[in-house]
Amino acid sequence: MARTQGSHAQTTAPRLRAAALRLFARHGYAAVSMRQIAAEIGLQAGALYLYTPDKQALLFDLMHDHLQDLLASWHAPDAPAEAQLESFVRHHIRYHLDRPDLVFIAYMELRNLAPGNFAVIARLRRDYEARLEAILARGAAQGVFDVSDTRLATMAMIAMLTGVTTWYREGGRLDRATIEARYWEMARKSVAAAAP
Amino acid sequence: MARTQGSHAQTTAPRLRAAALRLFARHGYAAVSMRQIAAEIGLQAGALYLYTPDKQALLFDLMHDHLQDLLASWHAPDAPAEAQLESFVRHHIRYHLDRPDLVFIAYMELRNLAPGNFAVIARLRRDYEARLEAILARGAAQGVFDVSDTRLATMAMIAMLTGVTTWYREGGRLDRATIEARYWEMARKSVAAAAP
DNA sequence: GGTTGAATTGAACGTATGTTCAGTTAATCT
DNA sequence: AGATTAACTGAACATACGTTCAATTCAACC
Repeated sequence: MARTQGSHAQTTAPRLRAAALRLFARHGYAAVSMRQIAAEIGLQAGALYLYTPDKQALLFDLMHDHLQDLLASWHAPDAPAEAQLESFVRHHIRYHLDRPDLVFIAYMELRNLAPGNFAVIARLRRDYEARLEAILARGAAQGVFDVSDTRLATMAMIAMLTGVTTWYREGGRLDRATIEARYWEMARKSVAAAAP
Repeated sequence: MARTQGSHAQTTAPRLRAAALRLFARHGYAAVSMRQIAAEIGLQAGALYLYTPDKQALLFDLMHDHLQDLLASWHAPDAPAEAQLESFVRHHIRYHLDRPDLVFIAYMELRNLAPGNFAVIARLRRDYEARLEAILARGAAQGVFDVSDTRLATMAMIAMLTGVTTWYREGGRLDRATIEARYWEMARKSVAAAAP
């Protein structure tokens, strides 16, 4: 048997991506086989190679497109440093709550990237971190933030915010707006300058 | 050939643990084979089964012993809430900087644990989180902390602190005492009550 | 209604996996 | 010196892996 119903190529490609995403997020890249991914979308393993050159490209494309999208989805508003920080934090939380699997993969599967692919992804991550760092540096220079070490504060804040994906579950105790507000509250205070 | 020199059992067991730890941390549990681990300590794969029932036990024991040790290594001092929090934060950073590989494994390899093993480890992690949560709850009740949601603040702070392992490298720009002080500074401010 | 071509199968390839175990070596004990 | 035993080898087992490809199926076109 081959095609059992109408043409599928246009729906198969995104279904493959979605299946790989879900399985990688659930079990980890190394623990998922091409046969498992194929079974998830009702195909034989061989058919996957019509849509991806290999397993590694499946992982890389997911991470790469995710980071490109993350970078494209936010630009610093022309505003005071604290307003920029609020925009960044709220966007980060919202974006991460919307794409838990992609976000999870993008920082759990770094070590399963081939060296060349790793360099590309690491670069994109640094670009993203640099945006937060620029905000903190500007605010610190103006005295509206009190940050002893800009780089450390950047890493600490990103870790704090990204951590939301480790415990958030759809339909849980807190709604998304509340979560966003609470994280912004903690982030703001963590770098706040002492009241004058 | 078998034993090429004097008796080795007492040194082989810890060497196996160390090799598994290093390789799991570097490449991930699923991506490391028993043959790689054996080669790392100059043995054939079969010999490993004198020291571990299987590969899964190697992972579980590392995580279990680590979490037991973490829990045993700190108890809340009989002190005001802010002093308790400082003790917790400083200990957490110090402990994590001392054992980057163990810490890394303990929260990257959760999904590679067999279900029964996962339950044990998850329980220990919750016990640890509960200690921080208790401090925050006590401080909030006394008005010395301003925390809108104790559980969320706990998760956010642990994520922030644990994140230190993702960027810290021995001999880097900042020494350990400085890193500890900076994280404590951010943690303290993030839950600080407004000055009266 | 026969031909074309995109979409997929299913078997095969070579290699790797976790684990077992009979056999071998060398240090220790009697 | 001989027997014992802890420590380890090396081959084997069944299974799984990523990937390739000739063969097949079905929808669309002439």
